[in-house]
Amino acid sequence: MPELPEVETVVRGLRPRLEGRRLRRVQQRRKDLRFPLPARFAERLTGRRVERIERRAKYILAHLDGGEALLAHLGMSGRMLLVEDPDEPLQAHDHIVLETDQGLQIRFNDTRRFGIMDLVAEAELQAHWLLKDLGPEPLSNAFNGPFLAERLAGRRTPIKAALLDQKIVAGLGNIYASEALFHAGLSPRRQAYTVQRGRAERLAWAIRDVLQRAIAAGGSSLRDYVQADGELGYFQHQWAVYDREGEPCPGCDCGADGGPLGGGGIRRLVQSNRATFYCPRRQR
DNA sequence: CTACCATCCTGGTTGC
DNA sequence: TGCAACCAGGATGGTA
Repeated sequence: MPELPEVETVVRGLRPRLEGRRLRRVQQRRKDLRFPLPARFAERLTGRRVERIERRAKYILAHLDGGEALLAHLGMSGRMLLVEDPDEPLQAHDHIVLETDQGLQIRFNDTRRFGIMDLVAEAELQAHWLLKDLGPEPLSNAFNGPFLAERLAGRRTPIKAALLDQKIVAGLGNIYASEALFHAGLSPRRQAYTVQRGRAERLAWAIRDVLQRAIAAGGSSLRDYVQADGELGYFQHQWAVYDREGEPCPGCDCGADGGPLGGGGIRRLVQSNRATFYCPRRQR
C-alpha cells in the first residue's frame, strides 16, 4: 500500500522505538528481496546504534553510527511489524528481523517481495542509484505550481502517468495520483504539458493537501495492512474516487442518469496498465 | 522523448 | 465447490 503518507506513518511509528537504540541481533532469513541484500548484511547492522530515521519519497532511511545508513523500501506489500516478545513465532514472509537492546523486534514482512533493503555509506547516499533521480518532496517548499508546470512542460504523456513518475514528484503512487487529480478538477487523460499556470497551481495544491490529510489520518489501510505501531490508518474512508467505480463522487450528481455528460458516477480506466478513477463531470 | 508491455512475487477475489 | 483468470499500493527496463 505504501505511498508517501503510509511510509511517513511507518517512519513516525518507528522513530520512538528505534532512534537512539542499538541493534543487538539481526536475522536475515533470505538472501534477497527485490534485489540481493548487500554482503554481510546482518553483521554490518549488528551492534550499530540507530541515530535518526527519515523518509525520502517512499524510502525509509535509518542513519546508523559507524557511517552507514539502512535504506528500505516497502514495495507493494512490505510492512514493519513491532513485536514485543522475541519468542513470538515468525510468520510467513518475515524476511528481516531487527532486535533492539530493549528487546523489541522490528520484523520486515513482505509477501510479494517487491521491497528493497540496502546498506549505504553516508557519503554515497545522495548519489545512490535509487535516490539520485528522485524529484522534490511534494511537502517541501521546493514543490509548487511553477515548479510543477516547468517539469510538465513539453511532456505528451497523460498527466496521471506523469504524476507516477518519481522524477517529477517523489512519493505519489496510484491512489493519491487519482485523488489529487480529482481535487484539482483535472482529467487523468489530459496531456501533461497542458497543465500550466492556474492548473499547475491547483494541482500542486491538491497534491500537498491530499498528502497532508492522508498523513493526518495515519495513511490508508487496505486489507490487513497495519502500521508500525499496530494502528490502522483510516484515510481510505476519505477517498473521493479511488476504488469507487460507479459511485457518485463527493458533492456531485454524477451518479444520476441523464444530463449532457451522462451518469453512472465515478469511472475506472486503465492507463499504463494501472487503474485510474475519476469523475468525468468534475475533471476536464 | 514517448507508449506500451513484461517482469519481479504471492495471495485474495471473481467468474465460469 | 473447484479451478483458472484476474487483480493489487511499486518501479525498472526493453522495445518500437
